[in-house]
Amino acid sequence: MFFQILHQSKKSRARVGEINTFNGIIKTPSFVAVGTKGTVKSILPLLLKEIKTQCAFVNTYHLVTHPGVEIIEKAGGIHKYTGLDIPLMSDSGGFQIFSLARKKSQISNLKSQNYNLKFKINNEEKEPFLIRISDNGVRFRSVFDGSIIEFTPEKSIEYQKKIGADIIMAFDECIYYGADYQYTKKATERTHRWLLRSIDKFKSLRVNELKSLKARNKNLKNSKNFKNPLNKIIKNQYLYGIIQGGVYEDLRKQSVEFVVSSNVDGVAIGGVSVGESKKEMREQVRWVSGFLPKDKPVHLLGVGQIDDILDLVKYGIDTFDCVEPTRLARMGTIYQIKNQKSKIKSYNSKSKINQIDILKGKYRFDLSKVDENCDCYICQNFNKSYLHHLFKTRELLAYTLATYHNLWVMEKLFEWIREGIETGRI
RNA sequence: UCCCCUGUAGCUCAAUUGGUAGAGCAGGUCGCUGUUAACGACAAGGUUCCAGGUUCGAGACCUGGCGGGGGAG
Repeated sequence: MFFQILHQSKKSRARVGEINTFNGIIKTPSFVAVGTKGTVKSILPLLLKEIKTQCAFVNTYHLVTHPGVEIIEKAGGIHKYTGLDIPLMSDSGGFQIFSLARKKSQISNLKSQNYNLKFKINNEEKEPFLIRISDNGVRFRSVFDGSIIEFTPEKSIEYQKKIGADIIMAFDECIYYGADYQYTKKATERTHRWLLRSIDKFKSLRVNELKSLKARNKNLKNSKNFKNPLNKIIKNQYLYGIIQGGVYEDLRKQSVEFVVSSNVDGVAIGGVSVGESKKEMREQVRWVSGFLPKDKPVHLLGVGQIDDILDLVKYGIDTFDCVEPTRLARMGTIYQIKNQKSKIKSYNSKSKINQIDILKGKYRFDLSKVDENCDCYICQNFNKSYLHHLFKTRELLAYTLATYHNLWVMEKLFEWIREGIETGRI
C-alpha cells in the first residue's frame, strides 16, 4: 500500500501516516529537503542518512537543462546517479513558469500574446527564461546555456520517468501572485487539462514498460536468478496531481475537487508561497482542506517556514518541501531550539524554534555551542565563533555545517509534531 | 646627509587639462517559502596627513613640516 494513516487526530485534520516507496518509507508528517539539481546543497547523501532526512525533492527543469535526463536514465535513475538513496520526489517544471518569469510585466506580455523576446531589467535587455505559455505547454530557455526547452505535460512526465524519482508531479502552471480572476481561472483550467494529459502519459508509459518487461520475462523465466520484478517496475513511481486556483476560493475548491477525483496517487497543493502573505497562504490551504483525500498523501509545494508548518499539518498536510532550512543555512541563518524546559503553553512550532544570524559581529568571540539545546553533530563539536569565522571567510565547510544543523532541527520539529498527533496534543 | 616615489572612508585603491570626492572589501541593518540563490537589497562611513601660499575655485599646483616606501653614500 502506497499510503496509510496510522493515527488520525481528533482535534484537527492532522494525521500520522506512512508513504511507502521502493526507496524507503516516509513517516508523515514529514519534511522534504530540496535538492533541485540532484544534490541537497553542500550535504553528502550519507549525511542525509545521519540527519534522518526522509525524502528529497529534485527538479525536472533543472535536470533537463543539465545534465539531461537521458544520462540520468542511462546511469540507472536519479537515486543511483546522485547517490541519494532515500525516497525522492521530482517537481514537474511548472514552478519555473512562475520563478523564471521574474517580472510581472513579462507575464503580462505573455498574456496579451505579444511575446517580447526581450525584456528589461535595470535598463538592460535580457533574454527571457520563460518564452511562452500556450495550451499545449511551455517554452523555456535553459538557465544553463540559453537553449530553448519545451515542456508539455507529456514531456514533463517522460522526463520525470527517465529521472526516476519515487513520486512525480503532474505538469502544472504555478500562477503568479497578483493574477486577476480571469487569468487565474484560465490557467487553473489549463492545469486541469494538463493533469489529464499527465495521467494519460503516465499510464501509457507504464503499459509500454509492462509490455517490454513481459517480452523480456519470456527470456528470463528459466533463469536461475529470476525473481518477479513486475510489481517493482509497474509501481515504481507514483503520480501526484496539483491543485491551483490562486487566491480565489471558488477556483481553489473547483481545483481540489478536480484533482482529488482524478486518478492520481496523491495530491499536491501548488501556487502558494509565491509572494502572498502568510495569512493568504494559509487561507488557500484552508479552503481546500475539507476536500483533501483521506486515503492519499497530501503534499504542500514550497512551504514552509518554521511558523507555518504546524498550522498546515492541522489542515491535513502530510509532506512539505521548502528551500528555507537549506537556503537560510547558506545565508548564515541558523535555527535554534528554544529551551525545552521553558513552559510552552500553546504548542506551536514558533515556540520551539528560533533563528539567529551567525554572521553578526557579536558571534566572533562567542565560544558557546551553535545551539545549546541541540544534540546534532554540529552542536556537539563546534561553537558559534568557529561557524561565524567560516562564514565570514567564506569557507565551504560553513555551508555544510549550517545546512546539516538546520535540516536536523527540521527533522526534530516533525518528530515532535508526529509525537504530538499520536499523543493527542495536536 | 642627499635623491626619488608616496600620503584620499577601517583596509586596498579611483577622481578627465585645477571645478568643492567615488568604488570594492570590511563593519551595520534587512530580506529570503515547489532554489537562475556559498545570494540579494539598503543605509552609514572622508576638515582628501598638517600649516601656509597661488587661484573665482585645490585631493590635484607651489613652499615648509610630519609619516611611509625605495635608492645613493
